[in-house]
Amino acid sequence: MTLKPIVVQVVIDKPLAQGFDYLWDAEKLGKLPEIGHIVEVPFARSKVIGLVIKVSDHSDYEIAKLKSVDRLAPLPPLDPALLRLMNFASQYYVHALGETILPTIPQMWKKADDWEKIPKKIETADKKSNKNSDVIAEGLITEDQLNPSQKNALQELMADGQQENQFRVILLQGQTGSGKTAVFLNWLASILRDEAAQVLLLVPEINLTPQLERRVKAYFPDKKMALLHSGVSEKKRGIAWYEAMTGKAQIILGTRLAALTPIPNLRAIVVDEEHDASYKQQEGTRYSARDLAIWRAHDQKTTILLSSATPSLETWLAAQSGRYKYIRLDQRAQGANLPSVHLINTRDPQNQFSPGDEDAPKQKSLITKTLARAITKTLEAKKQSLILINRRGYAPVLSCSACNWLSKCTQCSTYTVMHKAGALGKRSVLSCHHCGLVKSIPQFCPDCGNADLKTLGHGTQKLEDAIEEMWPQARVLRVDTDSSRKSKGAEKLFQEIHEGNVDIVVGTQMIAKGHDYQNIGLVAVLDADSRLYSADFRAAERLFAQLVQVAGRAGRSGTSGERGGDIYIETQYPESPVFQYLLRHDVDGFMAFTASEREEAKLPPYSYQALIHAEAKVLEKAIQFLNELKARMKSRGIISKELKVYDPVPKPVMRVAGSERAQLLIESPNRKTLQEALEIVDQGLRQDSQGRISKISRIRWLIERDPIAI
DNA sequence: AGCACGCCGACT
DNA sequence: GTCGGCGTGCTC
Repeated sequence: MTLKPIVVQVVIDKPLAQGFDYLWDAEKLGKLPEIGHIVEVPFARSKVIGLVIKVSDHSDYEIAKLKSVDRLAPLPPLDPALLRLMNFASQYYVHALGETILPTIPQMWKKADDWEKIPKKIETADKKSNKNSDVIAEGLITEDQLNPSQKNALQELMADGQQENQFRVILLQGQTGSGKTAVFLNWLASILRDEAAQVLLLVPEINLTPQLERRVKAYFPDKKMALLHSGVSEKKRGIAWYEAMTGKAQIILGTRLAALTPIPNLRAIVVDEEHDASYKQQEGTRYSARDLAIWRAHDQKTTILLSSATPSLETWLAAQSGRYKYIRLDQRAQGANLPSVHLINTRDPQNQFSPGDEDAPKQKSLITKTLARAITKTLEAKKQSLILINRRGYAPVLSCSACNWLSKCTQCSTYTVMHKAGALGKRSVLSCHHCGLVKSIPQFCPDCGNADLKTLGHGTQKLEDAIEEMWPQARVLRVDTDSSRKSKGAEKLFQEIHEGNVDIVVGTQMIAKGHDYQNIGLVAVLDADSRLYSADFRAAERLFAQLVQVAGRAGRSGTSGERGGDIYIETQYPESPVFQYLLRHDVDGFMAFTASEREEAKLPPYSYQALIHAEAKVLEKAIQFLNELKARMKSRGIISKELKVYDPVPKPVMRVAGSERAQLLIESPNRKTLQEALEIVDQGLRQDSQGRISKISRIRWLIERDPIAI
């Protein structure tokens, strides 16, 4: 009698919906298989890393043709809760299970040749990291140091028995500087009193992790923290992930990818700045880390805290309706005051320099007279100014003064941005912010040969030049991705600001996020209008959130009684609701206003959306492909009152790196209807595709659920 | 996805 | 005559 074979089904990192069966040689591998094991298997002519999702004694495939699992990773199996989460994500975002799970496993665990050496690495890491590393702890505010509003919030968090395993979503809404972090860290402290408990703390961007890391260290000097974001080295991330999955680390802190870490004893989740767009993954399985974290909390019957000064509309409405518990934190910590908002109408001549003004700059710049005088006053008061413009580089486009030549990217349908010498290299260059192409600046117009080429528009570099000219005595610092790349990361630049070595900071929105500055007297936003009217219905919501964020930078510190700083917004449309609500610091008013607009237009969150992206060499092909797809949906009866399919349109940046892109928007008031439709569309597309490229028309397609930019 | 197999055009 | 284009099928 022959023994029954052990057959395992394995998924791999390919857009293939199915799993593949392999034989398991328990003797060779030293263990019996378990669901969740990470293995190396032969696949086609190579070896790949896969995950065991099924164990049985038979196969639908011919047993004799089965290959065998080569090696087993020195890891415990991924826990069932994580696999449930991955299954859900795979279904919801319409991507294969393998290509959803495997990219979340750190590289270190996907090199089978190194598996033997891993136990040693872990051992040395164990010895080392128990000592509190190089990070300086700071920002501890103990429970009894909280202000009454914070104490109240904490009490509410602790109320209705967090010890019981129960799913709860809580929105902690409070303006910048109200001390939300101190509240949730004290809350986590109470959960972490249980030695085995693990908590997950999500932040939107790597820039914000060093800060939060320092504070977490201060609160939990003897707890182990796993840091998971793209700034952490491969090896460290691999070890952090391992420490999370084995329960050795109690605090898992990271960006969106941390939301998909195995955390077997997960007892609480915090999503800081929950409205932030960075939580949405924009490649591969395009998940929303916040949404998956909520699903995870639900699945594992635990509490999730969403924290924000300007919640996403989805979250705000859920809190208003009582679906989420709503905790407000309205008092500013440390007695700091609200900044006053000033709208500068750029169309009003009174705000502009006239030739007679003695302080008028030689060159025309974006800085109005009203703003310039406010900056001068701030300088005199020995306070710092932050000037924000959301466009890096020197000028958004180079143009010929004789003909109509404009510096366009050869591969994309965008203009190349001029960068002055020193920013991206030794010489001045033209750079495309979409495909990264860098070209030298032509001496003469490529079209007509004219030597007089001029720049149009303003970027951070040009603004920096203008400011240095207007205030020659001031110390000016530019902070954007270019300058932070040059000087070993943004942290160092932020340090300069903190230490007061700078009078005027010029930069992109990057400066405004999450950082506490002590001595900011003025914040100015120069290009708010460019984001006010946009094809994307969420543009206003995002602008509002950013402006509130920015406003929070001004007058954040300030001792009791001192007035808050000033925020200046240059706009042609001061009457616009975004600015009017901002003027009154009325977050809820803006939310309610936006909600009624969305409800009327049946836009999210009053409907659910998905995009089908199509990419081809020529736009017409992509459009045609989507049109045919729409026609097929129609003939199959998918389109109904419950499911609206729009016409295909070119994407906002239509051509990127040589291929042209279009998209088809699908919308339904019903989540399930949309889900079912997407599954049918996905199946249909897969049938005549290899991977995600259509066989017939060579179009690359992609389904994206809950897109955040239309 | 990644890759080999296979059938038709312009070329050392 | 061949080198190589990319259409097609397969991977347990």
